[in-house]
Amino acid sequence: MAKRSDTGEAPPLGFVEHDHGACRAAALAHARAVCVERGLKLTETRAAVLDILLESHAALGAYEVLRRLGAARGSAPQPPIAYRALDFLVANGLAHRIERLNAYVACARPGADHAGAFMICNGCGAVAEIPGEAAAKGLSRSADALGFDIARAVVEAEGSCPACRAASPESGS
Amino acid sequence: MAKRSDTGEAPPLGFVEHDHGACRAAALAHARAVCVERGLKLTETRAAVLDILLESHAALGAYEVLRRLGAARGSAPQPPIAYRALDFLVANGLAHRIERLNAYVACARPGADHAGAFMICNGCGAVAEIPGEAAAKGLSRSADALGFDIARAVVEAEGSCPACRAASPESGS
DNA sequence: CCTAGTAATGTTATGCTGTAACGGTCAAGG
DNA sequence: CCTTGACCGTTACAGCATAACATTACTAGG
Repeated sequence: MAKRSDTGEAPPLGFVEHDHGACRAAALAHARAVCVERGLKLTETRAAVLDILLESHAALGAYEVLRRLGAARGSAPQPPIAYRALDFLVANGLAHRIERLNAYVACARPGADHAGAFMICNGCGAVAEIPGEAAAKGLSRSADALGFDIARAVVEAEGSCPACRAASPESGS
Repeated sequence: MAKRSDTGEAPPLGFVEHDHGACRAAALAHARAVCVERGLKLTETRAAVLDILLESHAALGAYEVLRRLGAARGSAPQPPIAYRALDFLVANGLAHRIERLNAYVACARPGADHAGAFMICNGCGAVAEIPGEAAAKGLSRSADALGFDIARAVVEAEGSCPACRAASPESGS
């Protein structure tokens, strides 16, 4: 099963083959549109960092982003450069922080609600983003029962993606 | 109190008043029992770290644990001392790591399944542990649909506990 | 044009989080 | 006695993150 084009639900990227060039271009275009719409500036640094994250559906540590940013520029930027850009992207729903990995991924569901949940493959490092509501429904119910008011939910599953399960069957059934 | 008859399901601590001295003593006794049962050694360092975590239902960073361990001993132990003890406790279900905070809490549900979910109060720092199944059910379903095999799920909600909502009503709904 | 204000970047320095590697101690067992 | 294995002690360093301040760039108003 190579390419899927059914659009009934958002097909989660990350574990499925797709035209990544188009995926990347679309995400960048979406980011520009969002920034125009909200009066934000997608500066060169921010766009470069987003593009770095968009190179794959894996999560990158801030220092890896920083290294690639340095490589792209030919200079050696300092950590705050990367962190500020990442903070901007996360604050505006263009990227997400993966707490489990202390790392960042580009948002794979442009324009969506942005309470995503994530599946992290330990084999290949790919991260799939799925809508958070379904995953967090039970959590909301528990919170209501406790009188707890949820401001943000972190939902991250770690395991093996289909391809990695197929490659090393001993890791799961 | 809502007490289940024979499942042993406890009401979630952390946000509720309780006899914490007893809670702490019970957890320590449980830890000793678990270690005897499994042939593990609850050494002085490990017991001290567990006791430090049991001082409250808040999450503590490894270096804070380290400081308190040093205070308790009168010496100044190095990071690996704390990390090794914390790793032992986490590996054996006696404590949990809170990814969102890069910090650790004592397990509040001794003997339970150990795929907990957590609610973290931003106001007072308290952490309540709830059974993970309910919270992660939607996640499991999504994973099945994707063919993803979950090895571990991180489910952490950040927000306001009942007491803190009451104290500062502007922060909640 | 000039200027003042704001937002973003550049830079320095530092602190928190986590681990690799090696050596010492102690207990169990040949 | 000597090995083995588990744990602890220590050094050193790697990776993650931010405070604080200087500089640049854009832009709004005179």
